[in-house]
Amino acid sequence: MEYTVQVRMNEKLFLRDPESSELGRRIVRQSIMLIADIGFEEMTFRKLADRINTKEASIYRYFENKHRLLVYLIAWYWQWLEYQVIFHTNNLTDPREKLDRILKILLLKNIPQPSFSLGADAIDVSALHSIVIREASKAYLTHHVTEDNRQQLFKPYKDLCGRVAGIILEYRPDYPYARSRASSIIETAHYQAYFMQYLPSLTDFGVQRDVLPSGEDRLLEFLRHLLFSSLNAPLHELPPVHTKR
Amino acid sequence: MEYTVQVRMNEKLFLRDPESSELGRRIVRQSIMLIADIGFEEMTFRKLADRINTKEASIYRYFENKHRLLVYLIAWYWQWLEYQVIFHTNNLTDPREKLDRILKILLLKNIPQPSFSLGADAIDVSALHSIVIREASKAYLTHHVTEDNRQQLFKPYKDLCGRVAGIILEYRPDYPYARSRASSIIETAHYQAYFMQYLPSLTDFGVQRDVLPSGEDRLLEFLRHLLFSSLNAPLHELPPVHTKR
DNA sequence: TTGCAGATGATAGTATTACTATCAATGATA
DNA sequence: TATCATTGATAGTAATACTATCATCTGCAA
Repeated sequence: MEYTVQVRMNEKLFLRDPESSELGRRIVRQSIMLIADIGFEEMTFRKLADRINTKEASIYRYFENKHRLLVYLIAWYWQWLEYQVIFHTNNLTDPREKLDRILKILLLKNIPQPSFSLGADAIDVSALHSIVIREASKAYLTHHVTEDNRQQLFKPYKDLCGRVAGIILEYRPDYPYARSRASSIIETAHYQAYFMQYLPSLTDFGVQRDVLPSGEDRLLEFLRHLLFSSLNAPLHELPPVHTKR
Repeated sequence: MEYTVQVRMNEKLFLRDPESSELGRRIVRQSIMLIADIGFEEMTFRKLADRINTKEASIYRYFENKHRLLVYLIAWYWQWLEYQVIFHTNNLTDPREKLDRILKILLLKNIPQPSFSLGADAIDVSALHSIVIREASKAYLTHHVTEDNRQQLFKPYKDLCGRVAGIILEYRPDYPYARSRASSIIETAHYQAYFMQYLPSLTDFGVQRDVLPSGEDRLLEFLRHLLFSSLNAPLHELPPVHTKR
């Protein structure tokens, strides 16, 4: 039962395809470890080069700059995640179950990880997940969003949101906010996980070990509650307090 | 009817209180304009100094570094926002109306702006609001969150969330996710506004002018829908699909 | 075997940034 | 008038984010 998830990336994301060479793969794998370790701002191509016994200039042959590398990693994650969504919802008919699975996938729960068994050459999805939580917003919160967007750099994220929005519409065909609902639940999953860990007073789930249910489980329940309460709500049941017109 | 909102800031946020001098106030006011203009990453103390006819070194006498200045601005905004919440919900008894007001305040809608009338020396809250949308997460998504948090730098945000959570509990005393609900709705308000403007396909509200209701109004309706559907939902009506135990 | 191409190594260099240090000028205060 | 705090003015440093150049190595095709 050997298979690999083939992720074909947008060519605008790199100068030379890092998956096409040993060095390129090391750059990607090790940058994930390094960023997960010290954070994106503190990561430099020099440190990365030292870590993988190459030179700064060689890394620049693969990635135009630091930011593009980040965007590449994030894009890879979204494509991987969309694949997981497809894979784990394919056999389901009930859109409600599909949505429930998606929430679990978003928290990286209960996913049999093919990549995890591929040995030293595998991408550490779990480390990448923690990068996405901490750094993903830096990929689009820039002065040059519009230009980056024009180059389709955020397409994987949009595709994922689009797919989730589609399943939302399967569940509730007349739901008028499918896309916003999808992007909101994804973002919420991530920064609530961040808050849980670093600013726990902004959440209702601590990070204490040995408490059941764990923070992660409570976060999952919260996300379920948010998502399904909105999708089940009668629309326009709740008029604005003052209807100015 | 002359009054000023006195905002007393945490002393850890600055080296010398910028509100205590003319230069300090110019640094704060003009940094807002500059960051709103070119973005936080592109802003440098040199550019800021040139703009206000002072020297880089003088700015460093007020703020330890660029990041602290950002944290200061964001903190100021949250304190200002909490004040607005207090002010505009004080006279209300119905917690539902209070929450509705809060959503409007979050989008900076329908707030009679005292600061706007204070002339050249006033903080441009509207510009600051756009900075908060684009840059606020950079204030806490750092390698040194924990240390910054220990210095209470994020207290204004926590206080605001705490206050909103309190009102949520007025509305629904048994709601188990008040704090997460509060932080989620605030974050959602902001990045949905961002997506609406820069990555509109992630939302259901365009930015086209001359369409009624406008994107902003639809965003407000979306937030209302999200918030009240979750607060009105019967809890545990929605058990997980598989209840593993 | 030669020769050539593509990838990498090795070294150097540049502009900018983020910050620090120093001292002189200024202006208010005691 | 002395002094004290603030700012101006200038200089400098270490690190960063790149770019340029050329040598070396490794297949591989003729």
